[in-house]
Amino acid sequence: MAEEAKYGIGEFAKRTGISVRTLHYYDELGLLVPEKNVSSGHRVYSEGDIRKLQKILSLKFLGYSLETIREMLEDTKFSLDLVDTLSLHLTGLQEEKERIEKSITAIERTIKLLKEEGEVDSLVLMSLISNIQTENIQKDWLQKHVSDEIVEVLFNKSEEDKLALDKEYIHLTKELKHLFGKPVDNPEVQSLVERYIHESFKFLGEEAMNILGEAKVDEEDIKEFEAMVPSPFTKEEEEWLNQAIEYLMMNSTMSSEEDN
Amino acid sequence: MAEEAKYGIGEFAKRTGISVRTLHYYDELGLLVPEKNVSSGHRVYSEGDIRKLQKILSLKFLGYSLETIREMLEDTKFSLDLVDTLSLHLTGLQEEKERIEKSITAIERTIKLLKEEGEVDSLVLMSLISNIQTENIQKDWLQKHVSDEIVEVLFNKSEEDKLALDKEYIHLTKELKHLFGKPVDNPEVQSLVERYIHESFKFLGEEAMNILGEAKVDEEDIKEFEAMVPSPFTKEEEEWLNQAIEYLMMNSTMSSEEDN
DNA sequence: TATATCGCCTCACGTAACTGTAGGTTCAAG
DNA sequence: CTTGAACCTACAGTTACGTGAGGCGATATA
Repeated sequence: MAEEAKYGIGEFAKRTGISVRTLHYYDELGLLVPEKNVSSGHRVYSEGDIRKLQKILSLKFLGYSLETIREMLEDTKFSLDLVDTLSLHLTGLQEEKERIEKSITAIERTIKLLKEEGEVDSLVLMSLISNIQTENIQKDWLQKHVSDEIVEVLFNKSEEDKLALDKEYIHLTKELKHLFGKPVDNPEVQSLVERYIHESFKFLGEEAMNILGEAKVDEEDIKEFEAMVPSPFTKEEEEWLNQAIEYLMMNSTMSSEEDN
Repeated sequence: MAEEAKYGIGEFAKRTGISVRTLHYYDELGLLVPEKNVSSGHRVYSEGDIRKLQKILSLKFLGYSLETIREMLEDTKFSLDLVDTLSLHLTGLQEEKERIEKSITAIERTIKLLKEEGEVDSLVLMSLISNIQTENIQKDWLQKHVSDEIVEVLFNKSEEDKLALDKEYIHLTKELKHLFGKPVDNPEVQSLVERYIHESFKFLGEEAMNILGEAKVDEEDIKEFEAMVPSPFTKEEEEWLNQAIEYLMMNSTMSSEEDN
Protein backbone atom coordinates (compact mmCIF):
# COMPACT_ATOMS: atom_id res chain seq x y z
CA MET A 1 0.00 0.00 0.00
CA ALA A 2 1.35 3.34 -0.98
CA GLU A 3 1.38 5.87 1.85
CA GLU A 4 -0.80 8.80 0.86
CA ALA A 5 0.26 12.22 1.99
CA LYS A 6 -2.19 13.84 4.40
CA TYR A 7 -2.40 17.48 5.28
CA GLY A 8 -3.92 19.55 8.03
CA ILE A 9 -6.10 22.36 6.77
CA GLY A 10 -3.39 24.99 7.30
CA GLU A 11 -0.83 23.06 5.34
CA PHE A 12 -3.35 22.35 2.62
CA ALA A 13 -4.27 26.02 2.44
CA LYS A 14 -0.64 27.00 1.97
CA ARG A 15 -0.11 24.39 -0.72
CA THR A 16 -3.13 25.37 -2.74
CA GLY A 17 -3.21 29.07 -2.05
CA ILE A 18 -6.81 28.89 -0.87
CA SER A 19 -7.57 30.39 2.55
CA VAL A 20 -8.49 28.21 5.51
CA ARG A 21 -11.78 30.02 5.86
CA THR A 22 -12.65 29.36 2.24
CA LEU A 23 -11.86 25.68 2.69
CA HIS A 24 -14.22 25.64 5.64
CA TYR A 25 -16.77 27.26 3.40
CA TYR A 26 -16.34 24.73 0.62
CA ASP A 27 -16.71 21.96 3.17
CA GLU A 28 -19.90 23.54 4.42
CA LEU A 29 -21.26 23.73 0.87
CA GLY A 30 -20.46 20.07 0.36
CA LEU A 31 -18.13 21.11 -2.42
CA LEU A 32 -14.88 19.79 -1.01
CA VAL A 33 -15.51 17.59 1.99
CA PRO A 34 -12.32 16.19 3.43
CA GLU A 35 -11.93 13.19 5.67
CA LYS A 36 -12.25 14.06 9.33
CA ASN A 37 -10.31 12.86 12.30
CA VAL A 38 -13.07 11.25 14.34
CA SER A 39 -11.72 12.09 17.78
CA SER A 40 -10.61 15.66 17.19
CA GLY A 41 -12.92 16.67 14.38
CA HIS A 42 -9.95 18.12 12.51
CA ARG A 43 -10.14 18.05 8.72
CA VAL A 44 -7.67 15.78 6.99
CA TYR A 45 -6.96 16.57 3.36
CA SER A 46 -5.48 14.09 0.92
CA GLU A 47 -3.72 14.28 -2.43
CA GLY A 48 -7.06 13.46 -4.01
CA ASP A 49 -8.51 16.57 -2.44
CA ILE A 50 -5.90 18.64 -4.22
CA ARG A 51 -7.14 17.19 -7.48
CA LYS A 52 -10.71 17.86 -6.59
CA LEU A 53 -9.93 21.42 -5.58
CA GLN A 54 -8.14 21.96 -8.88
CA LYS A 55 -11.22 20.74 -10.67
CA ILE A 56 -13.34 23.15 -8.67
CA LEU A 57 -11.05 26.07 -9.39
CA SER A 58 -10.97 25.23 -13.08
CA LEU A 59 -14.73 25.18 -13.30
CA LYS A 60 -14.91 28.37 -11.29
CA PHE A 61 -12.51 29.93 -13.74
CA LEU A 62 -14.88 29.01 -16.53
CA GLY A 63 -17.52 31.07 -14.79
CA TYR A 64 -19.64 28.43 -13.12
CA SER A 65 -21.22 29.18 -9.76
CA LEU A 66 -20.16 27.09 -6.81
CA GLU A 67 -23.64 25.59 -6.64
CA THR A 68 -23.45 24.50 -10.27
CA ILE A 69 -20.01 23.07 -9.71
CA ARG A 70 -21.28 21.06 -6.78
CA GLU A 71 -23.99 19.57 -8.97
CA MET A 72 -21.46 18.82 -11.69
CA LEU A 73 -19.17 17.03 -9.30
CA GLU A 74 -22.05 15.02 -7.88
CA ASP A 75 -23.06 13.94 -11.34
CA THR A 76 -20.66 11.09 -11.82
CA LYS A 77 -21.22 11.03 -15.56
CA PHE A 78 -20.13 14.64 -15.81
CA SER A 79 -20.65 14.78 -19.55
CA LEU A 80 -23.04 17.72 -19.59
CA ASP A 81 -22.62 18.70 -23.22
CA LEU A 82 -19.40 20.41 -22.41
CA VAL A 83 -19.08 21.92 -25.86
CA ASP A 84 -22.50 23.58 -25.59
CA THR A 85 -21.85 24.93 -22.15
CA LEU A 86 -18.44 26.17 -23.12
CA SER A 87 -19.82 27.89 -26.22
CA LEU A 88 -22.40 29.64 -24.13
CA HIS A 89 -19.80 30.91 -21.74
CA LEU A 90 -17.67 31.95 -24.67
CA THR A 91 -20.26 34.28 -26.16
CA GLY A 92 -20.91 35.76 -22.74
CA LEU A 93 -17.25 36.44 -22.27
CA GLN A 94 -16.91 37.97 -25.72
CA GLU A 95 -19.70 40.43 -25.03
CA GLU A 96 -18.12 41.30 -21.72
CA LYS A 97 -14.83 41.86 -23.47
CA GLU A 98 -16.34 44.22 -25.99
CA ARG A 99 -17.99 46.24 -23.26
CA ILE A 100 -14.71 46.53 -21.41
CA GLU A 101 -12.77 47.47 -24.52
CA LYS A 102 -15.14 50.35 -25.20
CA SER A 103 -14.75 51.60 -21.67
CA ILE A 104 -11.00 51.38 -21.97
CA THR A 105 -10.73 53.47 -25.12
CA ALA A 106 -13.16 56.03 -23.75
CA ILE A 107 -11.26 56.35 -20.51
CA GLU A 108 -7.96 56.63 -22.29
CA ARG A 109 -9.39 59.43 -24.35
CA THR A 110 -10.61 61.21 -21.25
CA ILE A 111 -7.26 60.87 -19.52
CA LYS A 112 -5.53 62.32 -22.54
CA LEU A 113 -7.99 65.18 -22.50
CA LEU A 114 -7.46 65.92 -18.84
CA LYS A 115 -3.71 65.94 -19.23
CA GLU A 116 -3.87 68.36 -22.13
CA GLU A 117 -6.51 70.63 -20.64
CA GLY A 118 -5.39 70.92 -17.06
CA GLU A 119 -8.10 72.21 -14.73
CA VAL A 120 -11.58 71.25 -15.77
CA ASP A 121 -14.87 72.08 -14.09
CA SER A 122 -16.17 69.13 -12.12
CA LEU A 123 -19.59 69.28 -13.76
CA VAL A 124 -17.96 69.12 -17.16
CA LEU A 125 -15.94 66.14 -16.04
CA MET A 126 -18.98 64.33 -14.80
CA SER A 127 -20.60 65.02 -18.11
CA LEU A 128 -17.65 63.48 -19.94
CA ILE A 129 -17.49 60.44 -17.69
CA SER A 130 -21.18 59.97 -17.97
CA ASN A 131 -20.80 59.99 -21.72
CA ILE A 132 -18.23 57.23 -21.51
CA GLN A 133 -20.43 55.24 -19.27
CA THR A 134 -23.53 55.58 -21.36
CA GLU A 135 -21.98 55.56 -24.81
CA ASN A 136 -23.31 52.10 -25.49
CA ILE A 137 -26.73 52.74 -24.08
CA GLN A 138 -26.97 55.96 -26.07
CA LYS A 139 -26.16 54.10 -29.24
CA ASP A 140 -28.83 51.53 -28.54
CA TRP A 141 -31.35 54.24 -27.79
CA LEU A 142 -30.57 56.15 -30.95
CA GLN A 143 -30.72 53.05 -33.09
CA LYS A 144 -34.15 52.35 -31.69
CA HIS A 145 -35.54 55.83 -32.17
CA VAL A 146 -33.71 57.46 -35.03
CA SER A 147 -32.40 56.29 -38.37
CA ASP A 148 -29.26 54.22 -38.54
CA GLU A 149 -27.60 56.88 -40.68
CA ILE A 150 -27.40 59.37 -37.86
CA VAL A 151 -26.08 56.74 -35.56
CA GLU A 152 -23.35 56.01 -38.06
CA VAL A 153 -22.39 59.66 -38.30
CA LEU A 154 -22.38 60.05 -34.56
CA PHE A 155 -20.43 56.99 -33.61
CA ASN A 156 -18.23 56.24 -36.58
CA LYS A 157 -15.72 58.87 -35.75
CA SER A 158 -12.08 58.18 -35.27
CA GLU A 159 -10.57 58.37 -31.83
CA GLU A 160 -8.79 61.59 -32.82
CA ASP A 161 -12.03 63.12 -33.99
CA LYS A 162 -13.67 62.22 -30.74
CA LEU A 163 -10.80 63.69 -28.77
CA ALA A 164 -10.95 66.90 -30.80
CA LEU A 165 -14.69 67.15 -30.28
CA ASP A 166 -14.35 66.68 -26.56
CA LYS A 167 -11.70 69.37 -26.47
CA GLU A 168 -13.86 71.81 -28.33
CA TYR A 169 -16.71 70.93 -25.99
CA ILE A 170 -14.59 71.64 -22.95
CA HIS A 171 -13.31 74.92 -24.30
CA LEU A 172 -16.74 76.19 -25.09
CA THR A 173 -18.29 75.22 -21.80
CA LYS A 174 -15.32 76.71 -20.00
CA GLU A 175 -15.71 80.03 -21.73
CA LEU A 176 -19.45 80.01 -21.28
CA LYS A 177 -19.11 79.32 -17.58
CA HIS A 178 -16.62 82.15 -17.42
CA LEU A 179 -19.06 84.60 -18.93
CA PHE A 180 -21.98 83.42 -16.81
CA GLY A 181 -23.73 86.27 -15.07
CA LYS A 182 -23.11 88.87 -17.73
CA PRO A 183 -26.20 90.23 -19.44
CA VAL A 184 -27.44 87.98 -22.19
CA ASP A 185 -27.24 90.79 -24.73
CA ASN A 186 -23.56 91.34 -24.05
CA PRO A 187 -21.82 91.08 -27.43
CA GLU A 188 -19.14 88.77 -26.01
CA VAL A 189 -21.82 86.42 -24.71
CA GLN A 190 -23.73 86.59 -27.92
CA SER A 191 -20.79 85.76 -30.13
CA LEU A 192 -19.82 82.85 -27.92
CA VAL A 193 -23.34 81.49 -27.90
CA GLU A 194 -23.37 81.73 -31.63
CA ARG A 195 -20.17 79.72 -31.82
CA TYR A 196 -21.62 77.22 -29.38
CA ILE A 197 -24.62 76.59 -31.56
CA HIS A 198 -22.51 76.54 -34.66
CA GLU A 199 -20.25 73.87 -33.17
CA SER A 200 -23.18 71.82 -32.08
CA PHE A 201 -24.36 71.75 -35.65
CA LYS A 202 -20.92 70.97 -36.96
CA PHE A 203 -20.68 68.13 -34.50
CA LEU A 204 -23.56 66.38 -36.12
CA GLY A 205 -22.82 67.31 -39.69
CA GLU A 206 -25.36 68.73 -42.07
CA GLU A 207 -26.90 65.57 -43.39
CA ALA A 208 -27.42 64.24 -39.93
CA MET A 209 -29.08 67.47 -38.89
CA ASN A 210 -31.43 67.25 -41.82
CA ILE A 211 -32.37 63.69 -41.05
CA LEU A 212 -32.70 64.48 -37.40
CA GLY A 213 -34.97 67.40 -38.24
CA GLU A 214 -37.23 65.18 -40.28
CA ALA A 215 -37.37 62.35 -37.83
CA LYS A 216 -40.03 63.04 -35.29
CA VAL A 217 -39.50 61.64 -31.87
CA ASP A 218 -41.90 61.61 -28.95
CA GLU A 219 -41.59 64.36 -26.39
CA GLU A 220 -41.43 61.63 -23.82
CA ASP A 221 -38.56 59.87 -25.55
CA ILE A 222 -36.58 63.04 -25.91
CA LYS A 223 -36.91 63.70 -22.21
CA GLU A 224 -35.76 60.17 -21.57
CA PHE A 225 -32.70 60.79 -23.70
CA GLU A 226 -31.93 64.06 -21.98
CA ALA A 227 -31.96 62.31 -18.64
CA MET A 228 -29.26 60.02 -19.97
CA VAL A 229 -26.97 62.86 -21.01
CA PRO A 230 -26.28 65.15 -18.09
CA SER A 231 -25.64 68.76 -18.85
CA PRO A 232 -22.29 70.25 -17.92
CA PHE A 233 -24.07 73.33 -16.62
CA THR A 234 -25.74 74.13 -13.35
CA LYS A 235 -29.44 74.88 -13.34
CA GLU A 236 -28.73 78.60 -13.16
CA GLU A 237 -26.16 78.49 -15.92
CA GLU A 238 -28.56 76.58 -18.07
CA GLU A 239 -31.35 79.09 -17.59
CA TRP A 240 -29.01 81.93 -18.41
CA LEU A 241 -27.77 80.08 -21.49
CA ASN A 242 -31.31 79.46 -22.69
CA GLN A 243 -32.11 83.13 -22.36
CA ALA A 244 -28.99 84.04 -24.27
CA ILE A 245 -29.89 81.62 -27.04
CA GLU A 246 -33.40 82.98 -27.17
CA TYR A 247 -32.04 86.49 -27.45
CA LEU A 248 -29.68 85.43 -30.19
CA MET A 249 -32.44 83.78 -32.16
CA MET A 250 -34.63 86.82 -31.89
CA ASN A 251 -31.91 89.10 -33.08
CA SER A 252 -30.55 86.89 -35.80
CA THR A 253 -33.96 86.80 -37.49
CA MET A 254 -33.76 90.57 -37.88
CA SER A 255 -29.99 90.76 -37.97
CA SER A 256 -30.00 92.25 -41.44
CA GLU A 257 -31.50 95.45 -40.05
CA GLU A 258 -29.14 96.01 -37.22
CA ASP A 259 -25.64 94.87 -38.06
CA ASN A 260 -24.02 98.13 -37.16
CA MET B 1 -39.76 81.79 -10.45
CA ALA B 2 -39.25 78.96 -12.86
CA GLU B 3 -41.52 76.03 -12.25
CA GLU B 4 -39.36 73.04 -11.48
CA ALA B 5 -40.55 69.69 -12.70
CA LYS B 6 -41.31 67.22 -9.94
CA TYR B 7 -41.51 63.48 -10.25
CA GLY B 8 -42.94 60.63 -8.27
CA ILE B 9 -40.49 57.85 -7.64
CA GLY B 10 -41.89 55.65 -10.41
CA GLU B 11 -41.63 58.37 -13.00
CA PHE B 12 -38.15 59.26 -11.82
CA ALA B 13 -37.10 55.64 -12.03
CA LYS B 14 -38.29 55.37 -15.61
CA ARG B 15 -36.56 58.58 -16.59
CA THR B 16 -33.23 57.63 -15.14
CA GLY B 17 -33.34 53.90 -15.71
CA ILE B 18 -32.65 53.24 -12.04
CA SER B 19 -35.02 50.89 -10.23
CA VAL B 20 -37.39 52.10 -7.54
CA ARG B 21 -35.77 49.78 -5.05
CA THR B 22 -32.36 51.25 -5.78
CA LEU B 23 -33.74 54.75 -5.27
CA HIS B 24 -35.17 53.65 -1.94
CA TYR B 25 -31.80 52.23 -1.10
CA TYR B 26 -29.94 55.41 -2.04
CA ASP B 27 -32.36 57.38 0.09
CA GLU B 28 -31.75 55.03 2.99
CA LEU B 29 -27.99 55.47 2.61
CA GLY B 30 -28.38 59.24 2.61
CA LEU B 31 -26.93 59.26 -0.88
CA LEU B 32 -29.84 60.74 -2.76
CA VAL B 33 -32.45 62.05 -0.35
CA PRO B 34 -35.42 63.59 -2.15
CA GLU B 35 -37.96 65.98 -0.77
CA LYS B 36 -40.92 64.26 0.86
CA ASN B 37 -44.60 64.99 0.75
CA VAL B 38 -45.32 65.56 4.41
CA SER B 39 -48.83 64.14 4.49
CA SER B 40 -48.36 61.07 2.33
CA GLY B 41 -44.66 60.41 2.93
CA HIS B 42 -44.20 59.98 -0.81
CA ARG B 43 -40.83 60.89 -2.24
CA VAL B 44 -40.75 63.88 -4.57
CA TYR B 45 -37.79 64.09 -6.95
CA SER B 46 -36.68 67.25 -8.71
CA GLU B 47 -34.56 68.06 -11.75
CA GLY B 48 -31.67 68.68 -9.42
CA ASP B 49 -31.98 65.13 -8.19
CA ILE B 50 -31.40 63.92 -11.73
CA ARG B 51 -28.11 65.80 -11.75
CA LYS B 52 -27.13 64.41 -8.42
CA LEU B 53 -27.98 60.90 -9.49
CA GLN B 54 -25.89 61.32 -12.63
CA LYS B 55 -22.99 62.35 -10.49
CA ILE B 56 -23.49 59.30 -8.30
CA LEU B 57 -23.65 56.98 -11.29
CA SER B 58 -20.54 58.50 -12.79
CA LEU B 59 -18.60 58.00 -9.60
CA LYS B 60 -19.95 54.49 -9.27
CA PHE B 61 -18.75 53.78 -12.78
CA LEU B 62 -15.31 54.87 -11.68
CA GLY B 63 -15.37 52.12 -9.10
CA TYR B 64 -16.16 53.98 -5.91
CA SER B 65 -18.30 52.31 -3.27
CA LEU B 66 -21.59 53.97 -2.45
CA GLU B 67 -20.28 54.80 1.00
CA THR B 68 -17.27 56.57 -0.47
CA ILE B 69 -19.49 58.44 -2.88
CA ARG B 70 -21.66 59.63 -0.02
CA GLU B 71 -18.61 61.02 1.72
CA MET B 72 -17.47 62.68 -1.48
CA LEU B 73 -20.81 64.36 -2.00
CA GLU B 74 -20.87 65.59 1.59
CA ASP B 75 -17.45 67.07 1.16
CA THR B 76 -18.30 70.34 -0.47
CA LYS B 77 -14.80 70.84 -1.75
CA PHE B 78 -15.01 67.62 -3.72
CA SER B 79 -11.56 67.76 -5.24
CA LEU B 80 -10.86 64.28 -6.41
CA ASP B 81 -7.83 63.77 -8.57
CA LEU B 82 -9.62 62.48 -11.59
CA VAL B 83 -6.61 61.50 -13.64
CA ASP B 84 -5.44 59.21 -10.85
CA THR B 85 -8.86 57.72 -10.37
CA LEU B 86 -9.39 57.16 -14.04
CA SER B 87 -5.97 55.57 -14.36
CA LEU B 88 -6.79 53.26 -11.51
CA HIS B 89 -10.06 52.33 -13.07
CA LEU B 90 -8.28 51.82 -16.36
CA THR B 91 -5.76 49.35 -14.98
CA GLY B 92 -8.59 47.51 -13.30
CA LEU B 93 -10.39 47.21 -16.58
CA GLN B 94 -7.24 46.15 -18.38
CA GLU B 95 -6.65 43.37 -15.88
CA GLU B 96 -10.24 42.30 -16.23
CA LYS B 97 -9.83 42.31 -19.97
CA GLU B 98 -6.73 40.15 -19.80
CA ARG B 99 -8.48 37.69 -17.55
CA ILE B 100 -11.36 37.50 -19.96
CA GLU B 101 -9.10 37.10 -22.95
CA LYS B 102 -7.34 34.22 -21.26
CA SER B 103 -10.67 32.61 -20.55
CA ILE B 104 -11.68 33.08 -24.14
CA THR B 105 -8.57 31.50 -25.58
CA ALA B 106 -8.81 28.71 -23.04
CA ILE B 107 -12.36 27.95 -23.95
CA GLU B 108 -11.80 28.27 -27.69
CA ARG B 109 -8.86 25.95 -27.57
CA THR B 110 -10.79 23.49 -25.47
CA ILE B 111 -13.78 23.58 -27.79
CA LYS B 112 -11.52 23.00 -30.78
CA LEU B 113 -9.91 20.09 -29.04
CA LEU B 114 -13.20 18.58 -28.03
CA LYS B 115 -14.52 18.82 -31.56
CA GLU B 116 -11.42 17.31 -33.10
CA GLU B 117 -10.77 14.70 -30.49
CA GLY B 118 -14.24 13.58 -29.62
CA GLU B 119 -14.38 12.05 -26.19
CA VAL B 120 -11.75 13.34 -23.87
CA ASP B 121 -11.11 12.20 -20.35
CA SER B 122 -12.46 14.74 -17.89
CA LEU B 123 -9.25 14.73 -15.92
CA VAL B 124 -7.31 15.67 -19.03
CA LEU B 125 -9.72 18.50 -19.75
CA MET B 126 -9.39 19.86 -16.27
CA SER B 127 -5.67 19.68 -16.58
CA LEU B 128 -5.76 21.72 -19.78
CA ILE B 129 -8.10 24.34 -18.43
CA SER B 130 -6.20 24.59 -15.22
CA ASN B 131 -2.98 25.13 -17.11
CA ILE B 132 -4.34 28.15 -18.88
CA GLN B 133 -6.01 29.47 -15.79
CA THR B 134 -2.81 29.42 -13.82
CA GLU B 135 -0.55 30.45 -16.68
CA ASN B 136 0.25 33.77 -15.09
CA ILE B 137 0.85 32.38 -11.65
CA GLN B 138 3.04 29.73 -13.14
CA LYS B 139 4.97 32.32 -15.06
CA ASP B 140 5.50 34.39 -11.94
CA TRP B 141 6.59 31.35 -10.00
CA LEU B 142 9.04 30.26 -12.64
CA GLN B 143 10.47 33.75 -13.01
CA LYS B 144 11.08 33.80 -9.29
CA HIS B 145 12.68 30.40 -9.09
CA VAL B 146 14.27 29.66 -12.44
CA SER B 147 16.06 31.69 -15.08
CA ASP B 148 14.17 33.99 -17.40
CA GLU B 149 15.40 32.04 -20.41
CA ILE B 150 13.34 28.99 -19.62
CA VAL B 151 10.34 31.13 -18.98
CA GLU B 152 10.74 32.64 -22.43
CA VAL B 153 10.94 29.25 -24.11
CA LEU B 154 7.92 28.01 -22.23
CA PHE B 155 5.58 30.91 -22.78
CA ASN B 156 6.56 32.44 -26.10
CA LYS B 157 4.70 29.92 -28.19
CA SER B 158 2.04 30.71 -30.75
CA GLU B 159 -1.57 29.65 -30.35
CA GLU B 160 -1.11 27.01 -33.04
CA ASP B 161 1.89 25.62 -31.27
CA LYS B 162 -0.08 25.51 -28.07
CA LEU B 163 -2.96 23.77 -29.77
CA ALA B 164 -0.63 21.24 -31.35
CA LEU B 165 1.03 20.64 -28.01
CA ASP B 166 -2.30 20.17 -26.32
CA LYS B 167 -3.29 17.69 -29.01
CA GLU B 168 -0.12 15.74 -28.63
CA TYR B 169 -0.62 15.86 -24.90
CA ILE B 170 -4.14 14.54 -25.20
CA HIS B 171 -3.16 11.76 -27.55
CA LEU B 172 -0.39 10.59 -25.32
CA THR B 173 -2.42 10.69 -22.15
CA LYS B 174 -5.27 8.98 -23.95
CA GLU B 175 -3.05 6.15 -25.12
CA LEU B 176 -1.41 5.88 -21.75
CA LYS B 177 -4.76 5.73 -20.01
CA HIS B 178 -5.78 3.09 -22.51
CA LEU B 179 -2.78 0.93 -21.70
CA PHE B 180 -3.19 1.45 -17.96
CA GLY B 181 -3.21 -1.83 -16.09
CA LYS B 182 -0.92 -3.68 -18.44
CA PRO B 183 2.36 -4.78 -16.94
CA VAL B 184 4.97 -2.06 -16.91
CA ASP B 185 7.41 -4.17 -18.90
CA ASN B 186 4.96 -4.65 -21.74
CA PRO B 187 6.77 -3.49 -24.90
CA GLU B 188 3.79 -1.38 -26.03
CA VAL B 189 3.75 0.39 -22.70
CA GLN B 190 7.47 0.87 -22.75
CA SER B 191 7.57 2.37 -26.22
CA LEU B 192 4.74 4.73 -25.38
CA VAL B 193 6.36 5.83 -22.17
CA GLU B 194 9.53 6.47 -24.10
CA ARG B 195 7.60 8.67 -26.53
CA TYR B 196 5.94 10.43 -23.62
CA ILE B 197 9.24 11.34 -22.10
CA HIS B 198 10.65 12.28 -25.47
CA GLU B 199 7.76 14.65 -26.09
CA SER B 200 8.10 16.19 -22.68
CA PHE B 201 11.69 17.00 -23.51
CA LYS B 202 10.78 18.34 -26.91
CA PHE B 203 8.18 20.54 -25.29
CA LEU B 204 10.78 22.31 -23.26
CA GLY B 205 13.56 22.32 -25.83
CA GLU B 206 17.08 21.20 -25.15
CA GLU B 207 18.55 24.42 -23.85
CA ALA B 208 15.74 24.86 -21.41
CA MET B 209 16.22 21.32 -20.16
CA ASN B 210 19.90 21.97 -19.61
CA ILE B 211 19.27 25.14 -17.71
CA LEU B 212 16.48 23.53 -15.76
CA GLY B 213 18.79 20.64 -14.87
CA GLU B 214 21.40 22.99 -13.50
CA ALA B 215 19.05 25.15 -11.52
CA LYS B 216 18.46 23.67 -8.14
CA VAL B 217 15.14 24.33 -6.53
CA ASP B 218 13.91 23.52 -3.03
CA GLU B 219 11.92 20.35 -2.49
CA GLU B 220 9.30 22.50 -0.84
CA ASP B 221 9.07 24.82 -3.79
CA ILE B 222 8.75 21.97 -6.24
CA LYS B 223 5.88 20.54 -4.26
CA GLU B 224 4.28 23.95 -4.29
CA PHE B 225 4.61 24.04 -8.05
CA GLU B 226 3.20 20.58 -8.46
CA ALA B 227 0.13 21.56 -6.48
CA MET B 228 -0.43 24.29 -9.05
CA VAL B 229 -0.29 21.97 -12.03
CA PRO B 230 -2.83 19.18 -11.73
CA SER B 231 -1.94 15.91 -13.33
CA PRO B 232 -4.23 14.45 -15.98
CA PHE B 233 -3.88 11.04 -14.37
CA THR B 234 -5.60 9.43 -11.45
CA LYS B 235 -3.58 8.47 -8.43
CA GLU B 236 -3.42 4.88 -9.60
CA GLU B 237 -2.51 5.76 -13.13
CA GLU B 238 0.24 7.98 -11.88
CA GLU B 239 1.74 5.27 -9.72
CA TRP B 240 1.67 2.86 -12.62
CA LEU B 241 3.24 5.45 -14.90
CA ASN B 242 6.02 6.11 -12.44
CA GLN B 243 6.78 2.42 -12.25
CA ALA B 244 6.84 2.16 -16.02
CA ILE B 245 9.22 5.10 -16.24
CA GLU B 246 11.45 3.61 -13.59
CA TYR B 247 11.53 0.36 -15.51
CA LEU B 248 12.35 2.19 -18.71
CA MET B 249 15.20 4.06 -17.09
CA MET B 250 16.67 0.92 -15.66
CA ASN B 251 16.56 -0.85 -19.00
CA SER B 252 17.72 2.04 -21.12
CA THR B 253 20.94 2.30 -19.15
CA MET B 254 21.78 -1.23 -20.22
CA SER B 255 19.89 -1.10 -23.51
CA SER B 256 23.07 -1.70 -25.55
CA GLU B 257 23.19 -5.27 -24.27
CA GLU B 258 19.64 -6.25 -25.09
CA ASP B 259 18.41 -4.57 -28.24
CA ASN B 260 17.29 -7.79 -29.93
C1' DT C 1 -71.35 53.91 -3.56
C1' DA C 2 -68.64 49.91 -3.76
C1' DT C 3 -64.64 48.21 -5.49
C1' DA C 4 -60.70 47.45 -8.15
C1' DT C 5 -56.43 49.03 -9.40
C1' DC C 6 -52.50 52.06 -9.01
C1' DG C 7 -48.58 53.93 -7.01
C1' DC C 8 -46.39 54.33 -3.07
C1' DC C 9 -44.91 53.27 1.70
C1' DT C 10 -42.10 50.41 5.28
C1' DC C 11 -40.18 46.22 6.94
C1' DA C 12 -37.61 42.39 6.32
C1' DC C 13 -35.47 38.47 4.37
C1' DG C 14 -32.59 36.52 0.28
C1' DT C 15 -28.44 36.64 -2.79
C1' DA C 16 -22.88 35.11 -3.92
C1' DA C 17 -18.79 34.12 -2.37
C1' DC C 18 -16.66 34.84 0.74
C1' DT C 19 -14.38 37.24 5.32
C1' DG C 20 -14.33 38.23 10.31
C1' DT C 21 -14.67 37.16 14.95
C1' DA C 22 -15.67 34.88 19.42
C1' DG C 23 -15.10 31.33 22.40
C1' DG C 24 -13.77 26.86 22.96
C1' DT C 25 -10.86 22.35 21.95
C1' DT C 26 -6.75 19.80 20.42
C1' DC C 27 -1.96 19.27 19.41
C1' DA C 28 3.15 19.71 19.71
C1' DA C 29 7.05 21.38 22.03
C1' DG C 30 9.73 22.68 25.94
C1' DC D 1 2.46 21.01 32.90
C1' DT D 2 2.09 24.88 30.50
C1' DT D 3 2.05 27.66 26.56
C1' DG D 4 1.02 28.89 22.08
C1' DA D 5 -0.22 27.54 17.59
C1' DA D 6 -3.54 25.28 14.96
C1' DC D 7 -8.04 23.96 14.68
C1' DC D 8 -13.06 23.61 15.64
C1' DT D 9 -18.16 25.48 15.37
C1' DA D 10 -21.31 29.07 15.02
C1' DC D 11 -22.93 33.39 14.13
C1' DA D 12 -22.56 37.86 11.88
C1' DG D 13 -21.15 41.15 8.30
C1' DT D 14 -20.01 42.57 3.53
C1' DT D 15 -22.08 44.90 -1.38
C1' DA D 16 -25.73 46.60 -3.97
C1' DC D 17 -29.39 45.61 -4.57
C1' DG D 18 -34.02 41.95 -5.71
C1' DT D 19 -38.23 40.29 -4.10
C1' DG D 20 -42.32 40.02 -1.56
C1' DA D 21 -45.67 40.92 2.21
C1' DG D 22 -49.01 43.91 4.10
C1' DG D 23 -50.96 48.41 4.28
C1' DC D 24 -52.46 53.30 2.91
C1' DG D 25 -54.52 56.83 0.05
C1' DA D 26 -56.07 58.33 -4.54
C1' DT D 27 -58.40 57.58 -8.72
C1' DA D 28 -61.26 55.09 -12.33
C1' DT D 29 -64.95 52.22 -13.35
C1' DA D 30 -69.46 49.53 -12.62
